[in-house]
Amino acid sequence: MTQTTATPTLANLTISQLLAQRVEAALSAAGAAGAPAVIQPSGKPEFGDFQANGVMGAAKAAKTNPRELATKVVAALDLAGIADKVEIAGPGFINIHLAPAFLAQRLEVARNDETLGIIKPAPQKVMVEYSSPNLAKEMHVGHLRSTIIGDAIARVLAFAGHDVQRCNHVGDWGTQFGMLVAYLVEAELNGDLSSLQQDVRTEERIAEINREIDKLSSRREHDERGQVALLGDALTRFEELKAEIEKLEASESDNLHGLELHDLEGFYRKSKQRFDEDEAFANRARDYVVKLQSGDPEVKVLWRMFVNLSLAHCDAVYKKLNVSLNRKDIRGESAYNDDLPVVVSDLRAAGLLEESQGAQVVFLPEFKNPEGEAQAMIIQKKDGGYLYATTDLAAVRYRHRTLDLKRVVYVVDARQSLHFQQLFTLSRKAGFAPADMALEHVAFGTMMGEDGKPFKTRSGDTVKLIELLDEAIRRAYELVNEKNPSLPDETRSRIAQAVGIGAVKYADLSKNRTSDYIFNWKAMLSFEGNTAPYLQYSYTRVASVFRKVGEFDSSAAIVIAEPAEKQLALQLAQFDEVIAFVSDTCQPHQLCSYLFALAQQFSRFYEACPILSAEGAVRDSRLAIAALTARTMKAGLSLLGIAVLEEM
RNA sequence: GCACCCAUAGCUCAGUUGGAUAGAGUGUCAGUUUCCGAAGCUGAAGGUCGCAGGUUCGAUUCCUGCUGGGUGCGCCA
Repeated sequence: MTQTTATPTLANLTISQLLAQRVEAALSAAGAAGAPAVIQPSGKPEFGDFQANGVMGAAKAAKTNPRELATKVVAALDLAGIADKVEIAGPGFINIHLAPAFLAQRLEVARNDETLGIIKPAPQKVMVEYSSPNLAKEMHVGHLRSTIIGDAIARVLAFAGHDVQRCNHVGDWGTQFGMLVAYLVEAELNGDLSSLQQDVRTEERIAEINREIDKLSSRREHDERGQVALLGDALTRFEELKAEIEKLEASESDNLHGLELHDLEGFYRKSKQRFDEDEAFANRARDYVVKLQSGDPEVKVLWRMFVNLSLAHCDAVYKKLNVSLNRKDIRGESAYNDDLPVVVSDLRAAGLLEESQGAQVVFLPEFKNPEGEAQAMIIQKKDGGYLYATTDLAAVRYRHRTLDLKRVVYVVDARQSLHFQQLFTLSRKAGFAPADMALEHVAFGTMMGEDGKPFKTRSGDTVKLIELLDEAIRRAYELVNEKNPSLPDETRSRIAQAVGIGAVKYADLSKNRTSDYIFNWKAMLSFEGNTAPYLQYSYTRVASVFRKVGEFDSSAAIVIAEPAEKQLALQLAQFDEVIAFVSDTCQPHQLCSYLFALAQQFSRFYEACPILSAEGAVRDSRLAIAALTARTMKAGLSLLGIAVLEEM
């Protein structure tokens, strides 16, 4: 669990942390110092709200009777103002019933706090690398999971108070871009490059600025917090240069000569076809690759034109998906081009590099190849070219040396887990990543069709992501028409957008990411069960209360009296725990489970405890609980990148 | 051959350093609507946690072996 650095007091601990602290103090007083309390939410209502399971383990270690130890622990346990009943049960469980007034107090704190009273850990510089499509192709369903899981993780980490950098490590480099550029010139510009002169000059200026930035990078110092950073003049200059690049690049992307590619996939296919059929075209393409990698400004302009076209397509997908990635988060493979020879020389200097069959490789004895020998990681091909492993190493190096990140999470398909293990191992050995810099591969399984096989069209083609999203919105629109035909069409479209996209995202996010998952339109778009539409509907029910309420005292005291009120309050009071848990484990499905349980608790509360027809202080208190529920649901869903609606 | 992931109710899935009678949803059956949105709520039935051992007060969880499924393992990313 995430630790806080501030002095532990009642106010900056989650309930579990607070109970653990008190139970451990009691264990210590009972002669079992150092034993963990093992606090968890109780499995059943009759076992209270939380249970401490640590006594059995402690008794075993001390070779004493667990019931007797439990008796001593409970006698020493100070939960004044926190619990109103503590019981010993079974072999030595301690069941804790929280005091309603204590829960009410937690809710008051959450109500008066912008971030719902969550406990903030010490902020960390974290990067989340996700989505990362190859720009030579249109985005397809294979990009969906990384994009939405990564986005949810980035949002949760930022909400938890961390300094989060999103990184879209797009594939924008390599041999296929020569082919694409050649086709761009031929098919879209009719071989006429005269209109590019302005952009070529811009490109030359960008290269000049980048050289100056590289020089500045050597002037990093330690700031007052001990962080490595650019200081004073260097920092000012760095920011100026960054701003100028941004402006220059924006001017380029505005100058696309009216080009629009509605069918990137077709563009890619046709360029490949030309490459295969026409020798002269193929030679031009190869020539462009060489020029591109040596920094030829004219080819760079053409390349950037294609990249911008492709990124515009990505932007459209992200916008439709409600994903928070934008151009500032892009740092593609091309960004590391100049670092690749440095990676090679660093590895050589560290004595890790060897030549094998003409290629520069690193042998890793930690991994075995099919012949049982040390696994080779190819750093540079025999023709001098580099591979994605080299780029990834350069990225790790950059993320430490320049960005000084403390944690990097890679939201990438599980099939690449071996690659990441090797990458992380070599990064440590080569000193690209120090021991205190966490590198995590957040892996996920494959998206399957309803037949249990990888998700494809009927004819076996990959499904374009934008088409999948449009279908989700179309299906949601049909549902809205059935349920609520009287709404204005514009409203129905807006609801369909939120429901369709929410359904696709929630279906994915609510499952444990490590396993493959089965894509099912009917299940994800159902308004019953653990789905986005159900949660969105729950939210509108709370919202509707406030449409009808009129005047009320929004700062009235919260009083927990009825069992359904207590259960809802208990759920609300655990929001901080789930945020901390998801921050640690990068498992958004835990947040989904939480929100579903919250929605259910609210529905039960709604059945059992009339709000608007109650009177006086009871009415105000229930309104306050409902308002906090709405805020929590909205915040939780927005962390998943899912929109809520006031009516649907 | 080696490595990683997975196997839990008819179906889709949870299960937090090993904890109490393994939980949700869906589907099935039953109840519930003078009351804030019934797209709700309540209840019932439904399990050899893939198989076999081991560790211990206690194993779905940890270890070993096996079966079955997925994925990966030197010049693609």
